[in-house]
Amino acid sequence: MKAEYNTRQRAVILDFLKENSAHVSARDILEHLNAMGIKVGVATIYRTLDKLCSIGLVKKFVIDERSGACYQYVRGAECEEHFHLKCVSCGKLIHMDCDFLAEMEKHILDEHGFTVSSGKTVIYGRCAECELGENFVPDSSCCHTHKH
Amino acid sequence: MKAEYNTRQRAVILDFLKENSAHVSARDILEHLNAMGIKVGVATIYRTLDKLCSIGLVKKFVIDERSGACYQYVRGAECEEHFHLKCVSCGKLIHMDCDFLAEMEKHILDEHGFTVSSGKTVIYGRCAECELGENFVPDSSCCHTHKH
DNA sequence: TTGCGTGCAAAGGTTTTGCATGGCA
DNA sequence: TGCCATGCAAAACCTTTGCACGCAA
Repeated sequence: MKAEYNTRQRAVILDFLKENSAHVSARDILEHLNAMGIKVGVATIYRTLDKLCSIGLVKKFVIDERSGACYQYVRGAECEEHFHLKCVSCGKLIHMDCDFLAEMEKHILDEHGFTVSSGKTVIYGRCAECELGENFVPDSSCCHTHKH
Repeated sequence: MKAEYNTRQRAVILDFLKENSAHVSARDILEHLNAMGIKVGVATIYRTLDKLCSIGLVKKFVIDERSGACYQYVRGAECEEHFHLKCVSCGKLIHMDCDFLAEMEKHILDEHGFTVSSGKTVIYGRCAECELGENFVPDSSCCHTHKH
């Protein structure tokens, strides 16, 4: 087990993630910190995010592969035990904490011989508000080309 | 509506996708065609895949953002309608083709107000073989379909 | 002939890596 | 004082784009 140091950069990055209930990209973090006059290298951001992910404080999402991964602060270890529903439109993260989960896992194990890792799994889709509202973002899995 | 030409490259790419029940990457296609002595540019592959996706013959997945997108030939839109089980140990990809899926989606919609994007969602965990033996052999090219 | 498709290379973006330096414990 | 973390820049990677040429209809 490697020792871990508490550094200024790490604290600053984690703070920013905590402040944001929505997901942020590595670039968002970089720009925010730069805007605050805090100098942090890109590599540090990625390396820190990697560590925060591996200890379970942060979750990584890939919503649109063109614009890179998104990261979001999560409550902690309890999030290892449920699925997460991620709205690809507004970014909202729903913690799917319910009994149905056990049923799902049982089915997948019994019928498909597959042991689900709940905390790792993210179910993508659209939340009620976005499904009804005008908040439309083309689903990248449909190969819509989106130019900037 | 733009006119569409039938070209050699397009036929070759589509053929390769049809031959493969598994997901293939743009790179897989390139290497396969090169190995067969067929010269096709990378740009053509991406442009062709884009078109095949938009007319619904091919589906695009982002399973691991590090290794890029995967493409798969689909009859109809079958891969829109099932989840994928991804073994984090050996990389095997299982297509979860069964009726339980509808039940899952219904529950998630009814109880959580969330519309699942099945084709985009990947459930992570460990397949039976890896769960029993500790054979850790990362190989993302190892895919197969599992029906019941 | 028309104009879509292709090949090539360059460019675009995100993420990783090598190496010397900085800083926590 | 050890070593981990950081910064910088270069590299790696996948993907897109510009442009001239090829080719289907």
